[in-house]
Amino acid sequence: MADGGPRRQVRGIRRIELILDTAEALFAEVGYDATTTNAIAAAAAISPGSLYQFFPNKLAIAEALTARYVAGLDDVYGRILAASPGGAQVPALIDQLVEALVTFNAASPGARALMAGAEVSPDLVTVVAPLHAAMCDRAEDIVGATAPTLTAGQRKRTADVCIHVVRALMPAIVAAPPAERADAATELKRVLVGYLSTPR
Amino acid sequence: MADGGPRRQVRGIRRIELILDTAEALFAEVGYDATTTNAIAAAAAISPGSLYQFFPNKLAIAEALTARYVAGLDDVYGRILAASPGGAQVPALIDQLVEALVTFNAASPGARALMAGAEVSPDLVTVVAPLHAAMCDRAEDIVGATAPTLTAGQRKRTADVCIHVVRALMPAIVAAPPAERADAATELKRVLVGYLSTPR
Amino acid sequence: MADGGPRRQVRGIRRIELILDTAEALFAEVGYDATTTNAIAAAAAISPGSLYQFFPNKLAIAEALTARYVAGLDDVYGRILAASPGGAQVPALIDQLVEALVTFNAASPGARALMAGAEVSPDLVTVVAPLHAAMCDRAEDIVGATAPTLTAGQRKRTADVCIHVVRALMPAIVAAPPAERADAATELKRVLVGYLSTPR
Amino acid sequence: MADGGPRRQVRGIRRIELILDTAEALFAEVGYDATTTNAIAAAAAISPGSLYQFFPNKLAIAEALTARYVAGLDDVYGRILAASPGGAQVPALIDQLVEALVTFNAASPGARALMAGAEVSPDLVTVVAPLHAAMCDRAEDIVGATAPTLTAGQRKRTADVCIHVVRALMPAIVAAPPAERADAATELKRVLVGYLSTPR
DNA sequence: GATGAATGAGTCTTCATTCAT
DNA sequence: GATGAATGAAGACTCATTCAT
Repeated sequence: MADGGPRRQVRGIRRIELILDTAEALFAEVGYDATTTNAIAAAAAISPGSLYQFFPNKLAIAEALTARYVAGLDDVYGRILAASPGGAQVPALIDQLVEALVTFNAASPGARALMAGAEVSPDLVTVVAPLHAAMCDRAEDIVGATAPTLTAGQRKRTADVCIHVVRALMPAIVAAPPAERADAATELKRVLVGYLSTPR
Repeated sequence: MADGGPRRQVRGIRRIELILDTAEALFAEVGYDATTTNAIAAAAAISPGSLYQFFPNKLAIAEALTARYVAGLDDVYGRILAASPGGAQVPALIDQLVEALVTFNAASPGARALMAGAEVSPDLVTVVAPLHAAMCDRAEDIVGATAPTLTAGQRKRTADVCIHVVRALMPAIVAAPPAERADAATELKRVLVGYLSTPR
Repeated sequence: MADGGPRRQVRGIRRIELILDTAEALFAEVGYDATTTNAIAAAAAISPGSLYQFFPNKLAIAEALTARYVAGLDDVYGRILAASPGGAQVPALIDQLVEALVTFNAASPGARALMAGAEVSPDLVTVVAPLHAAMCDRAEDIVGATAPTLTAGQRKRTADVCIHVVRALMPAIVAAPPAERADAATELKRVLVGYLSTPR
Repeated sequence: MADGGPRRQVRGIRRIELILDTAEALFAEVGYDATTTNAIAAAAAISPGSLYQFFPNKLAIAEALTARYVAGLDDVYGRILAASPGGAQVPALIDQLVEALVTFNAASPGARALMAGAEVSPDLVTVVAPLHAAMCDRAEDIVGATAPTLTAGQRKRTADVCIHVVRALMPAIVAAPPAERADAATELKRVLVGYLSTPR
């Protein structure tokens, strides 16, 4: 009796993706806390027991989702960088950063839900930390490029401030009607450019 | 006639304050959602029923707390303004604003918990709206002072951005060890000054 | 120090009446079960503690109210009988009975509420038994007048049947708009006359 | 593929029946309001959560029970009619009706509890309406057979009166010791026959 | 692996009754 | 007697997780 090993795995992977997609949609819609594991299972048209075959608990779903977001973010960063000229002027760099993050956030509504949830469920903060870190990574490069004299610590901190600002203003940006989205994003850029241009 | 009228009321008021203090502490510690009404009662050393003699439901506690925060915020604003010289330079004004808000947030750990909770519990958004509005009020004055040519709409929006930024960076500030708090606050000021100084 | 004994008592009696009036209104409006003792106290503008000074518990209020209803019913019976000619024909007697009971029920909405509650709260059945008995009393006389050959047991049983029928159809009668009330009452009379006219 | 599909369903159906049987017993014993969902679960030897897997709330149990009663009533009606000769004389028809309803009520102690509960819990009235309607249906046929000249409205009203009378006298009938039950039923029949025989 | 019924501790809230003032 | 805050045992319902099939 052939056990169809690889086929099995393929199906398992598909199921994992299905669960994550479904969870993402629900997290985005009603938030992490308000999303029940049974609701995820039901929306994915699988049984609760099956869900727990792939994820040991609810938090693990958030974890896996976060991993996916981190990968997606790297992707977006990569594409944006590849597409943009190499100039190292503050405004241009900020443009890239914000564009990338807006694109990412618009495409990943669950990411914001998770990060908002972390503000409220202590469990989640560990989970979303890697995502925040990933957001900071690129920002650190930019900070380094625009202020080469900073120590590593200062650079890290400055990047962290930038990302916090980005996260704070992002909801308004992605929630804005398309016509106004650019304006909202411009406001965010203004904050960042102002910040990074201010001499220490 | 031993009705002890005023004494009764005094005790009632004390109990309300006790409940609010306790709730505030728990909200700050584990968040609004994770705080159970029974836990509040237990922590306040009263019975669950007693709690409901003063507040019709859990949300009402958040409401009362918010009212207290709004009052406290007005107080802080008032004191800061009274104590500071009248100059209308951006950095000085920002100093006042940030100082006031840091003082307020440090003294009101529940305020952030409630605002974060609003990101997650639809019920809370109506409740905390007045607090956000109160924070914006003063910021709007400052924005008006530093950029007199803005329309009312622009002023409002700019103030809103400022407050979002403040809220985003505040946790790190109040969580910082006292020695580093000033540094962290300075970073926030830098963001705001940069933003408000950037020509449109 | 004169203790004003009788005055005290008068006030006490007034308070009891006040409580009963208030309870009656609430029972009629939302039913016995749904009426809380605190609601009675509040509606009577007294304190819960005061209420319990006059009634040891909620059931005792229903008991006192029932006693009042029994007295009221005797009154109504008495007045109706006094006002009607002495003929002993079935229809005329039934007319009297029904008229009396409709008058009583319309004037005592709490009585029906209590009897309905007895169908549901075992505690209440003992309480309302005297009222049911009082209703039966007069019916027994009528049954005796129309069928003199019945044994005491048969008479009692027949009267009980009549009263059950009356109670069953009464809500529809008193709830009917005034214009249709007579029609509804006629239907009840028809049932009773038919029943009492049927030879055994 | 060991999904045991049909077996699952069978067990589910059994459990639903178990819950309904248990609820029926408790409703009959202490009434709808006084029956707690936890008590139903405990009496059925299942967990509270399990109960809620089959019924979204307490009222839904009453609904399902009512549906069962309506079905049972149709059954009883059907059997009684099939077994009885076709004569259309009032007494014979009433015999059938009463026999059917006594049988039904004796077998369905919860039905009366639910109908009595409706007198007191607004939620229940919608729920039990179909049962009352089902009881009236057959009565309407009988009324139509015995008094063909009635308008539809009059027929409906007369049937309604009959059913109210039946409901009022039924508790005494089913509570009577077997030896006396027939007598008690006879009394009910006498009321109905008398009513329907009285010329308008 | 898949299923989905089962679990039970825990959530918010209520209310008859008590008791210090 | 009067007050009204205080009580605490329930009540209806939820949900992350488990387990027999």
